[in-house]
Amino acid sequence: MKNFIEELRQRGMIQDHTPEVEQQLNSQMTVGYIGFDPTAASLHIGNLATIMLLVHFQRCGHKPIALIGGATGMIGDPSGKSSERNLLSYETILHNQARIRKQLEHFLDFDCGANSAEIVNNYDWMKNFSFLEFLRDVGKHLTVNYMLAKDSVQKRLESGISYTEFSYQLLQAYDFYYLYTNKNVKLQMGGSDQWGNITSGIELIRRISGKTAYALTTPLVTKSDGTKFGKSESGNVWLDAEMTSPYQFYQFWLNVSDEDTHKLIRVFTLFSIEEIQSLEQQHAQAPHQRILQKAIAEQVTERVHGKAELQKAKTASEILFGKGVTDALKSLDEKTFLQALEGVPQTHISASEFYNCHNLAELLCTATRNEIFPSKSEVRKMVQNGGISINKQKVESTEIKPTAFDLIHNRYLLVQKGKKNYHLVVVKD
RNA sequence: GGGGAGAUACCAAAGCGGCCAACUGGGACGGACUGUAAAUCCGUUGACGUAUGUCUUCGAAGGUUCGAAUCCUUCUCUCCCCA
Repeated sequence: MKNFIEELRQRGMIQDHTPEVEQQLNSQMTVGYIGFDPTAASLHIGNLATIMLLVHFQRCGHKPIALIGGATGMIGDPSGKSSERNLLSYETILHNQARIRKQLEHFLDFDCGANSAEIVNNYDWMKNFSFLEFLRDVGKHLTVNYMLAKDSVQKRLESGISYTEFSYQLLQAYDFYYLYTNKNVKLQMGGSDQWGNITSGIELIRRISGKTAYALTTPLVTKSDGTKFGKSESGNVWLDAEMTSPYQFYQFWLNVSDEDTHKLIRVFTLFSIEEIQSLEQQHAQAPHQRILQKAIAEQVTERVHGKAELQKAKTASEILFGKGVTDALKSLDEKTFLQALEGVPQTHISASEFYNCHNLAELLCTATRNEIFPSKSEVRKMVQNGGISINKQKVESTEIKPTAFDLIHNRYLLVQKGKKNYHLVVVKD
């Protein structure tokens, strides 16, 4: 059995843990869990950091359980939230939890003997738990004084917190107790914002049964400039290919700054520390080759989207950002071209619409139903700043007629907004 | 309860009768440089647009004026001080 704590320590993935965790983990195969509330239709790369905890946990020989918060998701975790949120509808939660379950199944091994992973849903044991029973069996064991002391609650005392959100920690505490009793789960892990909720669970277990449970949290990943990690300009980076295409996903990792790579490669990849150090050395010698970024982007994209999608994302990136200019684009056969650009947003337009455009502004705005640009002014401003290229060639004026451009394969126009945003216009016959 | 200060675009913050679509800083976006990095420099940043044009903005509603973000009235909210 590998030393899990030591592994995490080397990777800088430990924020905090209760005493004796290491002893417990080294003495026997331990069952540990992390919860994921179905607050969105997909997990995002912030969640990926905690998923990696489970991955390492299993690789070290322990048994990981991923908990889907079908019940807790209905309540809303106040941790890290400065104000009360709206409740999600039942349909949304059902839909979300089904999709999140699918995603989680991706990352762990469910068929490896004793430490096979499991997925559970706290809705299963909460749905028939009556309010009265809950108050008598669970609520009685923790004092409001204790619950009030939690950071997540303290921060909300000024602005207000509903009884519902206040109860969240009790629900999560009960999850831990339930899993402790029914699945022999001794350890709960999570992001550092979960520390308060996790320790409430430990406290509940101790009060009811006198037994000891353990906690371990990982630091929330931040960027070197202090801003939140995991947001691209278009918002969250999701694990769902429909919400963030594998190409966009790959690009996100490829674009991280040199400074951030050291932290990221440790948290999000499974390279050994020796491998990481060697990569870092290579990177330092030839920083322009972006060795670290590539290593991270490749491994993470492959883990999330699979080898085939990674390959496509790489091909697309090479075409769009490689040395090859217009000619290279045209030399690709149509199938390869389309496959490569699968992750690039596309807009379809009929031939007549296309040829009826008087100028570029019209084409990129009204004719494409504002999918590329919201208004002609935006197009003009962008062109004035030199921010638009068509088929990799910079556009000088908005007055160019669309017919002046060569359609690739008589059908496609590759529109580039700025340096990194591509859009494919498909002209239908 | 008494007294005082304030509310301006994504945020912060100037403006206090016309030269204000509104200084400046941050953010965001674009460009140059580079390595699809960082730093730096330049540009854009109410909307529509190209006619140096129109429309809508300065807490809300009214009013004074040829003309108001700027003056007056009422209202709403925020902050500070004294009780």
